[in-house]
Amino acid sequence: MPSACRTPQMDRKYSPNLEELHLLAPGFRCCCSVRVCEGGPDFTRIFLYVIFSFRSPESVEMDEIMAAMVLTSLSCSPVVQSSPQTDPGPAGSSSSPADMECGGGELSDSGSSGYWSWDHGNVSPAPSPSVTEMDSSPDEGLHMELEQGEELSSVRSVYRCLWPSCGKVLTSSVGIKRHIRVLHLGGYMSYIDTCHIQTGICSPTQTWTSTPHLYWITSPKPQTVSPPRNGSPCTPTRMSVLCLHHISMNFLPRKVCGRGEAKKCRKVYGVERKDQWCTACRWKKACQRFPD
DNA sequence: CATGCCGGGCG
DNA sequence: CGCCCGGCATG
Ligand SMILES: [Zn+2]
Repeated sequence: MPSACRTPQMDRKYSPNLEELHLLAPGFRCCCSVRVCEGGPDFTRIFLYVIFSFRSPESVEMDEIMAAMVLTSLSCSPVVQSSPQTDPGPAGSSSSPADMECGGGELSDSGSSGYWSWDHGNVSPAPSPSVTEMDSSPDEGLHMELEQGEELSSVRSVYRCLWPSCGKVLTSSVGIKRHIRVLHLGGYMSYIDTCHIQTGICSPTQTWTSTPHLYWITSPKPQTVSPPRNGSPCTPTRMSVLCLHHISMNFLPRKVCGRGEAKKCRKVYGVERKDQWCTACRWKKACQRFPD
């Protein structure tokens, strides 16, 4: 944790690349609690989901390369709404999708299975509250979706949504991308497409010594994402994050990010400097300086 | 509890 | 209109 853990200073030019994220291993401590940028009070990056990759014991080097290609392809995939199958990654077309028998495709996340732990240091168990029931409809139907490129016969990946208090686990990238788009971004996938998406391979290590930490902008405390403990074929050999950079939560639809994440004048300037607020906020009306 | 803001009232 | 506030919703 000591030297491997970096706290990247967020200036408006900051944009971590693969190498930098790589440095975060094995502690895998991505700190993302800073809000800077002059464009708004809230610019930062958000982690969309984390990818745990498992692979068959035999294949080693190839997977690394292939996975890297896949991850690259993810970053520029133009996702068309309403057609779940379209995720034309340039690198992924050639693979024969020998989609493994992961069966349900969607690992149940809610409590029952002890596969995944989503501990907040010492906070409550953190199940997924309201999102759970809505989840069934949008996420349905992607069980059988074949991944393009990433579902190589030797590599299987599991994707965990990093949206606060969600933690849904899906087994395809199109799956969680759609999950995030529909449930968290309210259909605004364009945000994901237009904004800078970056993926990093964060842990090439063989063994998981420490628990990886993921900071999400809204949570002051680090959230901890643990790889599966039992049941899964093996411990993940790789862990990646896909994140949006320099996005303002004010860009996101209202109900998606909820109050307190899109900061308004009051939270930004504080009650003591009420004169700095926009007029609407002073009148207790809908803020106009930081609209939804 | 804090935050955001709708509805409504007053001059 | 500008201005203010009770009160509700939500985290
Ligand atoms: Zn305002």
